[in-house]
Amino acid sequence: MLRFSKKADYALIAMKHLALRGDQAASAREIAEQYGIPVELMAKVLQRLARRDLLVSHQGTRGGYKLSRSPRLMSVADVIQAIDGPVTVTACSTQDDQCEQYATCNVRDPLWRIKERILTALGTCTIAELASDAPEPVHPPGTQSATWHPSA
Amino acid sequence: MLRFSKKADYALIAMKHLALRGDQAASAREIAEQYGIPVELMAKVLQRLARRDLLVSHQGTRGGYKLSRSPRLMSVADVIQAIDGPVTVTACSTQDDQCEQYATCNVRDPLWRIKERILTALGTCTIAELASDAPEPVHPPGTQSATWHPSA
DNA sequence: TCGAATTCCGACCGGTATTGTCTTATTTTA
DNA sequence: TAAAATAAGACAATACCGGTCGGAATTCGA
Repeated sequence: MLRFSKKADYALIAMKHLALRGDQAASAREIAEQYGIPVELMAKVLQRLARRDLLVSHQGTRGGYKLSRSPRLMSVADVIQAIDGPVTVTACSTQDDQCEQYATCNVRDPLWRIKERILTALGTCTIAELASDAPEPVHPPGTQSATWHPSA
Repeated sequence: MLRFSKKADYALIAMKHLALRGDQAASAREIAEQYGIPVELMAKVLQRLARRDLLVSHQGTRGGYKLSRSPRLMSVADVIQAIDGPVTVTACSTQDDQCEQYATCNVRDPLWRIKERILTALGTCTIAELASDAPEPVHPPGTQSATWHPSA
């Protein structure tokens, strides 16, 4: 399978929506209703994105969420990781693991390399690209990634 | 998360083991015990790999499994898909889906593109590469994939 | 010819993670 | 002050996955 979680899907939908909204804030309810997503769940997703500094929240009657920075400086990888935690292809992908087969595993290193490649695939797709729904001009592989934004 | 299933991990471990074995067959029990994997589960994994024509099985007392073709002609993607079915990043990745948000989803196409990139990442890593545990010389992206083997 | 080793196949169970709901508190604006 | 919104945590429902079990069918060797 190798699926994203539904929360991650919802997060990407919301991020694209907010990117298209420009500087105008949108509430959880508004987004949720537009895409047929349970309101409370959407709210939670947005909260987590805000805590991870991908969104800026504003409480109160006319409140809502806005992107914290230009969508060109945020990648799909950023969103996924904000919601689901670090991308780990196998249990052993993180160093401090309790994988049963750690000692005898014979494919750990190659899979770790694959994980890296997946990560750069996710990292080179920006939210801006999501919003425009057009592939960016092809980077020379590994040259530039929106995941590595110089300053927060 | 974005994890492989454990069955897929076991499958890759077994494939590498068999690749290193060369032409000598290995039984499910033998592999399972060597890597600390439950025997019945390992057996199931191998059965599925055999049914998908990645392995050749031989029943009976001195039976076991062998690779069906050169490990250079099988990719990690082949193994993953044999075990877990087609790689689908989202529910909507397959055309005939019952995703709730299908009608209103705004990120379907870009995510489909990401799926393609992940698939080529998995497709360009061969079982032979797993076995040697050395990265192949970098392909020009998309040029050649072990997934597209000309003849069975 | 018999028995042991092995692949094959389906059903089933249990735990865990994920999804989704509910409730309450807090903040802000009109 | 009331309404609208975020913030946060508890909790139920459910789906999925890892693992187990039992019973065939097949093959080899003694």
